[in-house]
Amino acid sequence: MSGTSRRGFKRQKALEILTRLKRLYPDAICSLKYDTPVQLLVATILSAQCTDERVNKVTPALFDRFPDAAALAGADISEIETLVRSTGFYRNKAKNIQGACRAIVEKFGGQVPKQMEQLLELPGVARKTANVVLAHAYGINAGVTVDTHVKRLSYRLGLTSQTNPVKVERDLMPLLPQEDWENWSIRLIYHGRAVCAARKPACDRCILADLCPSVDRTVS
DNA sequence: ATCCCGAGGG
DNA sequence: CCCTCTGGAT
Repeated sequence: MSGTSRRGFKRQKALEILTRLKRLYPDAICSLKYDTPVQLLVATILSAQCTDERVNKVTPALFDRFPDAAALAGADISEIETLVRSTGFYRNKAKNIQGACRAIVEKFGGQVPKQMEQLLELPGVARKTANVVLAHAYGINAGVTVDTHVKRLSYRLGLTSQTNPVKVERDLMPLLPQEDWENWSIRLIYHGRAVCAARKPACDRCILADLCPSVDRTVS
């Protein structure tokens, strides 16, 4: 089989997966709470190795105390640390939040930049965070958000053989229409939480089981 | 013990 | 590639 038709097969499969997941999760949206692009950026930095539910428990108090980039840039770092502590990695996260906000104030007029390259200059921001902010704050589909769920499900479904998230993203982008890139990530995240869990995937009630090479077909 | 919408450094 | 950063939930 040629590389072109193998990709065609995977593309067909990816589109079928997306169609089914759109039906299963018709109202899937970004589950982080925020009012502004800066707040979404901060919430996304906090979401590293942490559930969104936990992030949403700390951000109301954080944004009440420090509502924008200027406030976070001028904050006492230890106060940020205290407010975000329960999300884990709290010293790095506080430092990155403040560092990113200072750069936003000094270089970008207090607004989150809309260019991928500029976002990647911010401390604590790599492609995953940049993709989330661009897609949900600005409606810009610069890439495919690859978090732990998107990586795991894309691998299990046989759409990538990579484990490095940047390589997973490169494999996924040509398989999906650009306008569906964030739809893909959001639905896979929902499905990863509800069905295709890391430890005990519920293959017996998965609507993608017939398409999935990783499904446990053994009968007990 | 393992995982959660990661990123940076070696 | 590897390791570290960190707390909470299961």
